[in-house]
Amino acid sequence: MATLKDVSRASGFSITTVSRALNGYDDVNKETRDKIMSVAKELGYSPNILARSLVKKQSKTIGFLVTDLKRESVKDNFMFETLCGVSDELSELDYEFVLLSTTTSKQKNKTYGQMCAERQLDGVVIQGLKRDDPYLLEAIESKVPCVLVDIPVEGENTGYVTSNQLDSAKQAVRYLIRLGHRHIAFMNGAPHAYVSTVRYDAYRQVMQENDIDANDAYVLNGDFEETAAKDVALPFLLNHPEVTAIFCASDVMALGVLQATRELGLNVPEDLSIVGFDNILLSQYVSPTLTTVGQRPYEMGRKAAAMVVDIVDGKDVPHEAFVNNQLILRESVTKNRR
Amino acid sequence: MATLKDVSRASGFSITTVSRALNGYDDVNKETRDKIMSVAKELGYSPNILARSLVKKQSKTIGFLVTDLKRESVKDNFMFETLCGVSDELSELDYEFVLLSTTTSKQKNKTYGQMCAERQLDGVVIQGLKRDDPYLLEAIESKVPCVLVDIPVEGENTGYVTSNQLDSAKQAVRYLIRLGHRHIAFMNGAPHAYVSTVRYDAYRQVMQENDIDANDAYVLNGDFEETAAKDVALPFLLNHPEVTAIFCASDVMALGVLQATRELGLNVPEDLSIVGFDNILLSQYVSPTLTTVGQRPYEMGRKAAAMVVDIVDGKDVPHEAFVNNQLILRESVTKNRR
DNA sequence: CTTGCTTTCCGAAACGTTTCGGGTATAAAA
DNA sequence: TTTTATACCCGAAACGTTTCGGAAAGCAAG
Repeated sequence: MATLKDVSRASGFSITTVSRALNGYDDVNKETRDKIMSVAKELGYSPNILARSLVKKQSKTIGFLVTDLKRESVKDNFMFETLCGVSDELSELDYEFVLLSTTTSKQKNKTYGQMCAERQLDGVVIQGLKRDDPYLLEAIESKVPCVLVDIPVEGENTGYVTSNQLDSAKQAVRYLIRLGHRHIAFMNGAPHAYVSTVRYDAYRQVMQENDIDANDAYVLNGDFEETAAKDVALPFLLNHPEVTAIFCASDVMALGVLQATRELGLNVPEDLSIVGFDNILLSQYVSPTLTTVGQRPYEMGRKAAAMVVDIVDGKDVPHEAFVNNQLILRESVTKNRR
Repeated sequence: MATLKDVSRASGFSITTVSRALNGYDDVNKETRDKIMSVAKELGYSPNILARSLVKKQSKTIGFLVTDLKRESVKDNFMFETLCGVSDELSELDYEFVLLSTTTSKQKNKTYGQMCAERQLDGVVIQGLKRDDPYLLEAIESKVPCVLVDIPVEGENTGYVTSNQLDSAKQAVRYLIRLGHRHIAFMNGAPHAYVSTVRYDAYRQVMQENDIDANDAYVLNGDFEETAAKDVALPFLLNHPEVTAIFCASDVMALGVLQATRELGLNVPEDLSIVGFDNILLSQYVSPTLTTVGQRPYEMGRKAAAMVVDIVDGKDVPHEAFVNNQLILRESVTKNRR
C-alpha cells in the first residue's frame, strides 16, 4: 500500500508538504497541492489510521461495550437496535466503531482502563452492565469519556441516556388500576439491575397512591428469563386465583407468564391481564398480542453516540438525554370483570 | 498510561529487555523477568496495540462487513446471529473485531482496498453483499483474506461458508409434493441475490423431476420484503385458486403471504400450505407456526471467523465450509385434500 | 542596502512498539 | 593462558504519520 513516502517520492515534494497538502493546510501552493492530490489518487494512497492515531493520540474510534452478547440475546432485540443506532450515528460523524463484548467473569482479567488504553479508544458507550459489575465504577472514574444507556450516573466525563423509566412504568400500573384491577402482581427481573429497581418502585408507588396494600407475596422474580418466569408464575397463579393482572419488568418474562397461563388453561386477558416492558419484536406477534411499555433503543443508541463524541470533542453539552417510552395498548389487557 | 519506557525506567532495564521479558522471549533471566513483570503490573502497563500493529504490520483485527445494517434488519435476526458467532469465535482466538457497515452507494466513495488498508485489517468476513456490489469483486481480488458467508466464491485468499442451500430447498419442495401438492407457487426474493437463484433452481428442478410443468405465472417476486410479498400474493391467490401450496424464499415473505391469506379469508394450512426459508425467530411464534428451512447463522459466523484467521495465519485449510440446513416441520403445511 | 513580512516549503523529532545485530560477562573447553 | 560457548542484555532502526520550528525566496518599505 502506498505511503506518504511513496507519494513524496513520486511527486517530488517532502513528506511534510505532502501531509500538509493532503490534510488541507493553507501554507501550500495551489499548484503543488493539485499535483500532490493527483499523484496520491494515482497511487491509491490512503492514510494509515494506526500511525495517525499513534501520533495524534486519538483514534477516532468509539467502543460499544456490551455484556453477555450471546445468541440468546437475539430474542431481546434491544441490544441490536441500540447497536444500529450507535453505528449509524458514528458513521455519520466519521468515527469508527468497535464492538467490545464482555462478561462479568472476563472483567477480572483485564481492567476497563487497559481495554480503553490498548485500543486508544476516544470514548465508549456502554450497555447492559449490571450495577455491581466492576467495569461500571471503573468507567465512571476513568478519564475516557463514556455514556451509559439506561444507567443514570453523572460524572466529569460521563453521561447517560435513558428513558422516562419511572413515569412510563407508573403509567402502565395506573392503566391496570383504571381498568378496575386491584390484585396486581409484579414480576421482577434481576434485582441488581438498575431497571429492575425503578420498575419495582413504580409498581409500589402506584399501588400505594391508590391505597392498595403492598403484598410481598405478589412480587415475583423471573430473572429476566422466559422459563424462569414461567416456572415461578405457575405455582403463583395456582395459589393466588384472586390476582387479575400482572405487570412484568420485561416482555420476555411476560411471554413466560403467557406460557404459564396456557398450561393452566387460563385465558388472557379474560382471566389474567398481562402488561410487559420493552416492546420486543415478538410482543406484536404472540397471541394475544402483548400490551407493553415500548422503549426506543435505536434512538437511544443514536443519542448516546452523539453525546459521547460531543464530550470527546470537548463540547459543553448536557450529560443526560431522554428518550420517551410509550405505553402500547394491545390485546393482553382488559377490564376487570370480577 | 504507562508505556514501555516507563516500565524500563522504573525497573532499570532497557526498553528492549522489557519488551522481550513481557513477550516471553527466553533470553532473559528469570529474576529480571519477574522484576519486570511486577513493575509492569504495578504501573498498570498494557501494550499500545496501535504501535504494535504499526511495526508488526498486522493488527490482529478482523472486519465484519455487512451491508444495509438498519433497524429493519432486526426482523431478520440472521445478521445478528452471525455477528454473535463471529464475535464469539474471534474473542476466543484473541482477535479484535470491528463492524463495518456499508451500503451500495457508500461503496463508491471508498474502495474496499482502502477500507482494509486504513485499518490494517488482517482479514474480513463479509455478509449480505449483493452479487453486483462493487466490493464483491474487489474483495475477491484483494490480497487481504476474506471469507464470505453464503456466497460461494473461491480464490487465493478467499473462502466461504455456506449451507446446503440447494439440497435443503429441494427437500422443502419435495416435502410439499409428497404431501400431494401439485400446484405449487414460488415466491422469489431479489433476483440478483445469490440465494434467490439457487432457491429458484431448487424449485424448478424438483418440479421437473416430478413431471410437473413449469408455469411462469406461479413464480412471484416479493423482493424479500413482507409487504411486497403480501401485495403480490393477494391478486395471485385470488386469480389462482388451484394453487394449494407456496414455497417462499424467505420467512419474512412467508409472513407477508400469511397476511394475504388472512385478508382473503383463507385458512392456513387447510386452504394453502406455506413453507418459508430462514427459520427466523418469528416463525415459531406466528399462528400458525411456520414450516421452514432453518439456517444456523451462529455456526456460520463461527466457522467463517475461524476460517479467516486460519487463512491469515497461513494455515493450509480448505477454503469452504458447510453448515447444514434443516427442514423444520411446523403447522403451516398439511396434506393436499383436494 | 538593510529590514521585515509573506508565501511556500522542509528537516527532524515524536508517538510506542518490535527486532536485528551485536556486546559483555561468566563458565567451560582446549 | 587463550579460545569457545552460553546466558543475558542493550542500542538503534524501523513502522507511517503529524507538527514544531525554522529556512529560503520574493517583495515592499524604510
